[in-house]
Amino acid sequence: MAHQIKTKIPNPSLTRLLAIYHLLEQLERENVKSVSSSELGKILGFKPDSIRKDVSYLGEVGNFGGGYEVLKLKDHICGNLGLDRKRRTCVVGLGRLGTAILNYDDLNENGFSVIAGFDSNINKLETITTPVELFPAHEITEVVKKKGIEIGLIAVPARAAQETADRLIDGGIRGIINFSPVAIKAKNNVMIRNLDLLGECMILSTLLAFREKPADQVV
Amino acid sequence: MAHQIKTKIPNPSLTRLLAIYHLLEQLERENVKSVSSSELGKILGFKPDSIRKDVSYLGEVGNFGGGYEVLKLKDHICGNLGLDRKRRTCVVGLGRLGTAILNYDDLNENGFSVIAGFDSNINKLETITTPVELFPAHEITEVVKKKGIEIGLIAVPARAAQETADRLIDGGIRGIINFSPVAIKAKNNVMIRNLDLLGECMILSTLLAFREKPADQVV
DNA sequence: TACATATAGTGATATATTTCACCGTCTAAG
DNA sequence: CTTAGACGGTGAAATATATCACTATATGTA
Repeated sequence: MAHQIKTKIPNPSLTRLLAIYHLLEQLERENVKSVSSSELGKILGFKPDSIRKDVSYLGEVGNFGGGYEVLKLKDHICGNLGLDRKRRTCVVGLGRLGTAILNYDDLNENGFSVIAGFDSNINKLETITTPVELFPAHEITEVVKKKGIEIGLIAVPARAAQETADRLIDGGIRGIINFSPVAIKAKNNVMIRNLDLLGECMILSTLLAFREKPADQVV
Repeated sequence: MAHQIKTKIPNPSLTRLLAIYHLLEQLERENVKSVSSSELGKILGFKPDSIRKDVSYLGEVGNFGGGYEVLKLKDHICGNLGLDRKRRTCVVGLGRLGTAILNYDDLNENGFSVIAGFDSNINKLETITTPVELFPAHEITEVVKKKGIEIGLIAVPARAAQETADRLIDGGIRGIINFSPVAIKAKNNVMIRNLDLLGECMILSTLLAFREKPADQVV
């Protein structure tokens, strides 16, 4: 890795960098060789200033005169953000959402191997056809530990979310992505990220509601 | 409504308020009558200060001596954030994820009626059993317009995301939730929110790579 | 009653993030 | 070669958000 990251990267910048990374992959497929911060910003909806600042957190990589080389910038982000590391993941809760995730090829294609699925309903395990190994939920802790799984995807009903998280954490999981609409309490420095469809709908609805009654904004 | 909202509510506060709202619903079911900012904070992983600040954006509602009344605070948030409004939604892309969303009862139970599903594969429309009306994708604009759909959930492959969004927007959609890992360009003041599993996995992976200490639940 | 304690609300302060302004460099055109 | 324009990098300023410190109020207890 050419440059050490000197500063803590702000979370919003991280999000943008990953968006940039995705776009660079696409541009690479389209055989685009070079791209500028303003072009990236135009496409992604960010200001060019932000793009440059974000990228510069990872060290210098652009050409002063003529933008960024697509391949170089992509590898630069990949290397600095550790995107080249493989991570073992598992899915807990094999309802419609859980099985959708089991079959989400983008994960495997980007270094996130789904190597185990869990459900508390043992009968359900028989009926699902997948190359992923399936286990009953009470074996979560054991399997996570034995297989060295780092990331757990929780797609169980809300009432079971916390217990599921506890089992994953007991197994030594390092990060959790939680699809249920309830907050999960973390322990042992485990990182939690929420992907909450209902919550997003509500935020959207709220923002729309504010637009509907601008009169309330009177000072 | 008793109080007017005088100030713009910061986005992070909005997110926390919705988490608080969810928790209040749960507490109501458990017959808890009263709760304090520190109790809420403990459960949700926020600081009590933030909770109080967030709530106070909506006006005064607590009892100085003894916390918040669960029911009162819940109704207060609901009313002020417009959570009592019904919103018509549709799902585009009826693969595994799309059909999972079609069947996600939490949406309907919280005022988000899913009233249409779309897919470009007409044959697929025949094979899905659901009470939701299904249409071919080329009718998106027309159906959205005719049925007054406000929120669109995009669960199509990445390459089709932008075109799908354009059709929804042409139909007069007001907000979009995008499940694909690519950014969508918005027009006409349409609000876009991204729910990107791959992106979240990548952020998690990056944070793990940095070996940062987490504890904060970013949404 | 008097007092200690727990609490909500809020202005002030600190921190985080974004935006701005500017510099030096490269490229391309003449 | 010279010059004009576009671009990346970066410190400084502005804005947004989080945290702190304090006040006033209610509750419980001796």
